Parts: sequence; structure tokens; C-alpha cells
Amino acid sequence: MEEERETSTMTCLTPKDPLQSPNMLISQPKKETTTQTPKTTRGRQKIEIKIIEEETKRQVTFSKRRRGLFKKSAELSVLTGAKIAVITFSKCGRIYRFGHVDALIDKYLRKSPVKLEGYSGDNVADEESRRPWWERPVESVPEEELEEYMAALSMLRENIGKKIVAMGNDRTVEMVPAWPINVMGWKPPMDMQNLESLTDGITRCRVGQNGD
Amino acid sequence: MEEERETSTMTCLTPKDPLQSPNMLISQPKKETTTQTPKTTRGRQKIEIKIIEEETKRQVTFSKRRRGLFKKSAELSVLTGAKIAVITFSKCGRIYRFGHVDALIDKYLRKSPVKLEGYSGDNVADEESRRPWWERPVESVPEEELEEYMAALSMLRENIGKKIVAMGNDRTVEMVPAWPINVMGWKPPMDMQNLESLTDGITRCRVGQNGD
DNA sequence: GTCTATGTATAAAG
DNA sequence: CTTTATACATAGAC
Repeated sequence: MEEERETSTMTCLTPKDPLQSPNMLISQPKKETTTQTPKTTRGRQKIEIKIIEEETKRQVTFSKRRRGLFKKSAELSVLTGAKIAVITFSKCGRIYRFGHVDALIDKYLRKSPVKLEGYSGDNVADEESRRPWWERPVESVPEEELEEYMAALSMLRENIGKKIVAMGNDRTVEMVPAWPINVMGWKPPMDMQNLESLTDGITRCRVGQNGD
Repeated sequence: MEEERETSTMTCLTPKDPLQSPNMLISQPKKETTTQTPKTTRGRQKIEIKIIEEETKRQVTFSKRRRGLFKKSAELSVLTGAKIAVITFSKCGRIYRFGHVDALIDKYLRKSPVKLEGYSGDNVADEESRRPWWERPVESVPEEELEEYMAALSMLRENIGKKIVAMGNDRTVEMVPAWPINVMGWKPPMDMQNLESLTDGITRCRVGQNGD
């Protein structure tokens, strides 16, 4: 059964060869048999890694590949004992999660403090503005400022994380950058590059060694 | 160059065939040539998805598969325009991240409120205990309570997220559970099952449609 | 890190 | 959803 494989694998994969004509595969009569197995599909086709414009096709791909990604995550998790969280925001607005995202986010935020940028909260009523913004009751924050307020509160929280780290947990290990991979011919997608970089303050951090 | 492929691919993959003797592959002389290409490796071997006990092997696998996972994440991201964040806590304590984790965590926390459980803060000095705990200066929180304080602050923040949702952003889309995949014969790893479930309060949420 | 052989994911079609 | 054929990931050895 495997006998012919050897001959084939030698010719099957030649990654250096750019494959000049991908679709000539179906037009070639391979055997002398006249009933040459009508080849129901062309099999998995090579695709370029760029945005799939066609809506339906994109959704199918998203669905298939998200499954695959989560399966890989699960396997990696089991094989190596690593804890993994994956969050996916689909283009049309759905969130898909893998792993105990909330628990791991919590763990992550505690161990990876980021820079604090001030939130002034100028627009609140006078009677509240005497207190620092983060001590004011949530209700006094104008609705249109809520998102900004939350971001600031988030950073406050992360700052506390920094304080905790400073308090003695600051044994360090290296942290890889957000885009560690360097696939040939591949670059980070534009929309990711454009996101604000909250990671500027992150260089090194430590997570617990025991019970990890 | 591709001509021989057809003959080979027909015999290459027969997933239904359990492959009764995996190591007979190397002992079989495939051709009549006496110099039968000594088969330098056995190729990729099938492995069971369970913890790899051997330290070195586990680290190699972690490293290879984490790369693979990040590459898949990048491809999915580019192909479908999805935004993806992956956090990996290796067994020995390293954090590896993919994507703009912090920005997406922030987005995630804003859109996915979880239940608030009280943090009483009983141990603070008297002069501060008149204010609600979350309005007290961080410095007044005893060091040993900091972690608990942070968790509570986190939940407060998420509660604000809930308020935002209630304020008119509550168009809903389905959220999948943390373990959506159902691979045959596969179950979530024990250590993930044991993590506290902060997701109890999460059922549905909405993320922005435009500019997403 | 690289290489090889093979297991697995998945594009296209039903 | 399932099937098919093929592209791609990766286990094992260096």
C-alpha cells in the first residue's frame, strides 16, 4: 500500500518550486486507462493568505479554521500542560472563546501590568470633582464617558498589578512580543497593526512557578 | 512533475484503515533496487493526546506547536478579518502571547460583563472603612488582600460593562461556551476544568458592528 | 536550528 | 452536514 509513496513524495513536495500552473492538474490525463477516475474534487487548493472578500466563503473558512484553531489549542494544552486562552472577534461581531478565558485574563492582568495613562474626568458635576476620578461613584460618570472611564479603571487595576509585582513578585522571565512569528512573506494584518499598543510598558514579568 | 501524484495520493491516505503495523514501514524493501534509500526517519508518528511526561520532549512539542498555533491564528486573522488574541501559560511559567492581547482583553472585558461578588474589605483601618471599599485609596488595602481586591475591582469593572450593555448596547449575539469543540474522544484537561468559572454570568453580549 | 516521512487540516464540491 | 484530494504541520532524528 505504501510502496508507491516513496516515489511520489519525492515529487509531491518541493516548497522551493513556486508551482507554475496549479490548475493544469485536472486537465492532464494521468493513466492510459480510459476510465481515469473522474476526479470528483481538486482536493485542498492552495490559497493566498489575504482577506477573503466573498462573504460566504469567508464565513465558511472562519468556521472551519476556528474549529481547527481551538482543536490545536486543546491539543497543545493537553500535551504540554499549558494553560491557553483564545479570544476571537469575528468580522461580523461574534465573540468565540477557548479555554477559561476570564480566569486566564485575570491571571494575565495580574502578572502583566501596563502603563497607566491619566483619565481626568473633567465633565462630572462639581460636587463630585473634588474626589479623584477613581473614587467617584460610577453613577456620576457621564454616559458618554463610561467607556473611557472603564479603560482608565482597567489601567488602574493593572497599575495595582504593577504594585503587586513591585512588592516582591518581580523575578523575571522573558516575554515575547505580540508578533513573534516570522513566516516567509507574511505580515501582521493591517487592522491589528492599527490597534493601540497597550503593551509599551510590558517588558518582563513573572508568573508563579508552583501550582502553575 | 505532478503527473505521478495521482497514483500516489490514492494510496497515501486511507484514514479508515487503522494501520496495523506502523513500524513495518522501515523494514519493507520498497523497490527492486538494492540501494533502497535507507529511510532516514519514520516521519511524523501518530501520538496520543495526553500529557507528555518527558520534560525535554514536552518542551520541544510546546515550542513547535505554539509556533503552529500562532501561525494558524495569524492566518485566520488575515483570511477572515477576525481579531484574535492568544495567551499561553507554559507549564514552567512563561507567558507567550499572540495578537494585541491587551487591547482585545480590554475589548472583551467591556463587552462581556460577569457576575459581581462582594469584596467586603473588613481589614482596613477604621478611618477608611466608612467609604465603600472600591472608593478607598489603594494604599489602604492590606498587602495580603491586594489580590482579592484586584479581583473585586476587576469584577466591579465588568459590572460597569454590564451597565453599559444595559444602557442600550444590548443587541445580542450568541456566545459560545468555553469548550465549544467536541472532538471525538477528547475532553478538556483536568487543570482547566478546575479553574474557577467566572463565566457564570455570561450568556449573551454584543460587540460593535461598525469599525469592528 | 534542519530534514524526512507521514499524520492532519482543510478547500472545494456534494 | 460528508467526501475527496491535496496542502500543510509536525514527530522523530540529527
